[in-house]
Parts: sequence; structure tokens; C-alpha cells
Amino acid sequence: MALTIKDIASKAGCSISTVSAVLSGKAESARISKETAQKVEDICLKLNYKPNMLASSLRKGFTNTIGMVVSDISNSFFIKLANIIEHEVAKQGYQLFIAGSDEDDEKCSKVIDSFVNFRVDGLILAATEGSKNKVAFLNKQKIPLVLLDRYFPGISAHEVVMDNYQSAYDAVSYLIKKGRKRIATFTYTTSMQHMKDRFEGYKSALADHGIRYDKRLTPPIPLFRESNDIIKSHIQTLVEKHNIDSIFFQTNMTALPGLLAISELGYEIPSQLGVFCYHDHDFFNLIKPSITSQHQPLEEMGKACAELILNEIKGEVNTKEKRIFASSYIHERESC
Amino acid sequence: MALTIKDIASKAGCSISTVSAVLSGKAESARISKETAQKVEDICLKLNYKPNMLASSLRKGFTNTIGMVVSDISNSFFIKLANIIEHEVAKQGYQLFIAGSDEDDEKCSKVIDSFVNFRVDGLILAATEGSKNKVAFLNKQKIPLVLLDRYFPGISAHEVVMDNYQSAYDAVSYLIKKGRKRIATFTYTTSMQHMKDRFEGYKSALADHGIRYDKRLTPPIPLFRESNDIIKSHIQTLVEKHNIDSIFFQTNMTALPGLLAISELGYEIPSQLGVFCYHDHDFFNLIKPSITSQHQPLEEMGKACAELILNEIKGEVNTKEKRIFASSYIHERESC
DNA sequence: GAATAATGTAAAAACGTTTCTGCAATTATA
DNA sequence: TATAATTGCAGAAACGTTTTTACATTATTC
Repeated sequence: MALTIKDIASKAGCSISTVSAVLSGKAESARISKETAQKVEDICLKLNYKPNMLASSLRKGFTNTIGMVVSDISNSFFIKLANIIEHEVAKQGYQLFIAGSDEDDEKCSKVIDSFVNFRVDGLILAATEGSKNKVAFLNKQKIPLVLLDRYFPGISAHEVVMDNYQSAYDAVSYLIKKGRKRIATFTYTTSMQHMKDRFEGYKSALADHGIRYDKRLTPPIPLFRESNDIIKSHIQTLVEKHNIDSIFFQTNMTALPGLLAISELGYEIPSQLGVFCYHDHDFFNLIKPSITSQHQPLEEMGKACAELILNEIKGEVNTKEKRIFASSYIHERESC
Repeated sequence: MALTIKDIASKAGCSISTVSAVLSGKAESARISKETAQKVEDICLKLNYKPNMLASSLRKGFTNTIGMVVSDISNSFFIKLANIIEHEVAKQGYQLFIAGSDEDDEKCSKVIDSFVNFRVDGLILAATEGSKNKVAFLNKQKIPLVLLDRYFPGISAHEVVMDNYQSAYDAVSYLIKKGRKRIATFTYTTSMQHMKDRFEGYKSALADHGIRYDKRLTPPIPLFRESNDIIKSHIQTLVEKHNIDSIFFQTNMTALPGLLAISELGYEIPSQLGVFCYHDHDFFNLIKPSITSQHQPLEEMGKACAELILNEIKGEVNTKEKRIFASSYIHERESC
């Protein structure tokens, strides 16, 4: 078994309380003599003592950890955010743990429970569609929580979200200004509000520019599991039967298979088909032609997220539910 | 504060040992009556009791968790592996925690310590260059460990690695067979063995095909931090001054900026410059022309990794250090 | 009908920390 | 020189579980 504070104490010829005081930097206030402190430290170093956080956290009542649940751990949007948040909270001595829900309600609930069981001090949550109750539960348990990217009408919580409506509106308006008139859009079927907002943005932009909304140009894409072929056949139909001149991809999840499909079908971007993606992506510079997208202020979002959760953990009770809105800007490239 | 087993016990009118037995599925063997068990379960459900894993693990002496440290959390190679491993170990009731070291020795050491302090039951480690001592330490502490991707000569440990030499050899041979003769290669400067192996593969392939090794075609790329410009200027020099006809990118870290640079410099792939990447990537199908690469058997590697670590945790002491070699196959596309 | 076995549960120790209280020895104060 | 304050530490309780042991009560066996 691993070394304990008790082993150190007996090697050093002192009590465990002395060791504890030294190790937690309280040697001064506990009036431990320099020599004793030094001896304890030397022994710990030599024996490579590693404190047991389970015991420590159990006793202290907090863990100095934050759990982050994202829908898709391979989505660069979330990974970049996670990196930023990780650095921010580390500055205050917190460690960030990241887990993915695979956009699955049950798994989302499970990883949240797991974090709660490990008594993380706070949670950052990019929730799944059916997590409303879970969020309500976390609220009731007064577990510090920040919702990221996704939110629920009727649930009040700290939130860091994007201006989904406006970004979509701007994107579609941009396409229209570029002369596109038959604009298809792809998103996955979901009841989540942030996606509804984007869809509304799409519709409003059309309406405001006098273009009739055509439901046939917005085929529903089921979430996950080889929707790639579905997307491909939809694109083919839309081009061949419905004469579209552009596509607005509302998510990474549809954009990446979509771009692949367009390439496989041999459609020319941007001459035959204009493309606009909601999320930016490192690779969009690499692809030829490069892909125009909305660019999200990840730095800003991550920092806001970190600040909100840390404030909540530290019990700044006065901070009433806050919703931070992040706005995007269009990264113009060659695809439309 | 959160509910405890004590609260449940008093609500149910029984002792905490009874509650514990029921909750840990030992109602039968502890001869708890059906009614009592049912009552306890009902109360837990109604009150939404969440067991405190800190206490539980402290007492039990294990956490049912595995820590995984990767060099770069945004590298799709590692994320995909992590996903596979996560699913595999979950089958046996283990939870995987993932952390990134950013290829930094100190951070790597820190996250390992953090995992050790939290008493994970095992560690999967894609080590950084200077982690040899850390690995030796983990060995000495008898902490179940599997090295992934990177290994250290002279350190014996369970390992899941690729056939770096052979993959590189095959890649370069492929380029040669396609008529390329002036083959540059890019990797980052490191003393890590897996990278040396790839380099040796490159050199052997040249030698075996009667091509003289030209050091000028293998410029050193410093690890991290805006090496993008360096890569770009190297590529330009190599093309303009050294007349290269192809590049073998040995890592994602050089391949992605490299491809971007080639695109920016306006060199034509594959006519002017052939490209071969060591790691496969989802986007390599999307880019035009699509990029030829070695394809790694991630499924196989992940499963091997999970099996090794689980065996070690369960104390199959008979399993002597094992090195699992995964071999790649060439995914032929259009870039060379 | 007495001894034995089975049933259902409670009590207590333990896991490795942190933290509060106590206390002897030394030094300072009056 | 007696009292008070300070110094340097030890002891013990507590955190929320799990697990072992103990112990009444009831049922079974001879």
C-alpha cells in the first residue's frame, strides 16, 4: 500500500498533525519549528510521499475539481473551449475533468452522476436534449453549475451561449448578399433551443430578404450513426430536384459529412454550390476552396465560463443567474 | 451538505450498515429482508441520494477509475483511442479520465501526480520526452501502467506501440515506387524513441532503394509554439533550392501546418509535390487532392491497451511486461 | 423441550486526512 | 518570583463509507 502521513510521522518522530500542518502549508500558523518542518519535507520528498486526495477531500469537504461534460469530445469546438477553461481554472488551483456524453441523454446523466459522486466542486455542462430534468436537479441540489452552448427555456442557470439566432441570420444574409437564392440548410433533428434559434435565424433572414421559406430545402437529419449517407442523398436530391445554389450547415456534425458528400458527388464549390458553416474549423483553411464560416470567440466564452463557475463555487451568492452571450463574426473565405 | 447514508438510515429506521449493504448489492448475503431493502431503495430514490465516492473509495482502497494522459488532447489520434478505451474499460465498470500534457514534461508529471493522488487504479500514458524517470517511479510504486505510443529503451513496462520503423519504411518505399526521388521529411526535434524509429525507417527505405540520404532534406522543427512559419519557410527553401519532389510528414503536428503551407505557397499536389502523412485523419478525404497516409489500427490498439491495464489492475501478476505492436496499412489516396 | 441453526440487523473499527483542543515547557511580564 | 503569555507540538474527533463481528430472535432438529 501507498505511504501515509502516519508513515511520515513515525519516520520523522512527530505526530501526524504536525506532518499535516507542514504539508498543507500551515507550518507557520501551527507554530511548527523550522527544523521539524524541514525534516518532514525532506522525508516526504525522499520517500516520494503522495497525499491521498480521497481522504483529504473527504475531510475538507471539497475537491478543488470541476467537471465538464460535453456532447462530443472529438468536436474541436468543445476541445478548444475545454483547453481554455482548463487553463483559467488552473490559475485558481482547480483541476478540470472532461467527459463526453456522445449526445446521449442516458450517458450524459451517468457522467454527471459520476462527477457528483466524486464530489466535484462545480459542473460545466453542454447538455443533451433530454437533460432538462437533470439540470433542474443539479439546481435543486445547489451544485454550482454553468450551462455551456445549450440552454433550456424555463430553467434558470448561469449560461454561456452564443447568439445562435443572430449568427445564423447573418450567415444566411451573407449568402443572399452574395446572390444565393435557393439556400438549403442542414441541422440534426433536435428540440434543443440553441438549434431552434439558429433555424429561426435562417428563416428570418430569408423572410427579411423576400425569399419564401421552402420546407423541402431543410431536410431533417437524424442525430448520429451513419447519417452520412442520408446527408449525401439529401444533397444530391436538393441539387438535382430542387435546384439549390447553396447550403448553410448549422453544425459540425452535418458540415463535415456534408463537405465530404459534396466532394464525392463532384459538385463544384462555390460555382455550383455555395457553402457556409456555422462553426469555424482549423481545416477550413486547408480545404480547397477554403470554407467560409462564422467564427466563435472561444477565448471569451471559455474565460466567461471559468469565471462564472469559480464565482459560484466561491459562493458569491449575490451573482444572480447570468447569461453570457457570445457573438460571432464571419470568417470570409472562398466557399460562397 | 449532501445527503449521507446516515440520513437514509434514520429515515428508514435502520442502521447505516443495512443501508450500505442494500446499496452495494449485498442485501442477499447480508440477509436483509426484502421489505427493508425495498424501503431503503425507495428512500434513496426519492431523496436522490448520491453516494460519496471519496468515502467509499477511501474505505475500499480502490476507485474503479483509470487515468489516461495524452500529449495532445486535440489530436484526433489520441481522442479516437481514448474513446475506444473508454468503452472497453466501461464494460468492466471502470471509468476513464483523460488529461493532456501539451507535450510538456512538467505538466505531464503534474497530471500523473494528480491522478496518483486521486488514487486511480491504473494509468495509461502517452509519455513526454523527459518522462523516463516518472515512468520508472510509477513502476517502483507498482502502479498499474500501460505506455501508449511512446516508450523508453531500458524501461520495461506494458506497452502498446506502433511499428514506427516499418510504417515509415513502407511509406517512403511507396513514394519511391511512385517515382519520387528527392523526398523530404518533417518531424519535430525530439529524442523520443518512436520518432527515432520513424526516422530510421525513412533512412533505410532510401538506402534500400539506392537513394543517398541528404540531411538538408530533413530540417529540424522545434516542438510547438508557432512552428508554422518555420515549416512554411523550410518547405519553400526545400522546393526552390533543393528541388524536392515529395514530403513525408511524420506527425500530425507537422502535417497540418505543412499542408496549409503548401496550399499557401501555391505548390501543386501531387504534380509538383507528393505528400504522404504518417497518421490518418478524417479530413484527408475532404482535402483536394485527398491525402495518402498510413492508417493505424486504432480499434486494435485501444482494445489491447484496455486489456493490458485491466489485467494489471486485477493483478494477473503472471503477465510479464508485454509489448503490443500494431501495424499500419497504407491508405492510398491522391496526394502521391 | 433443549440444543443448534438460521435470520435480520446493529455496533464498531477502519480507510487517511484535517482541524480543533489541550498541554507541557519555555519565555515574558508585573 | 509568581503569573501570564508564547512556543511547539500531540491527541482525538470528524468526514462518509465498507466490512467484520456480535447478538438477539425465531425456526429447526433430535
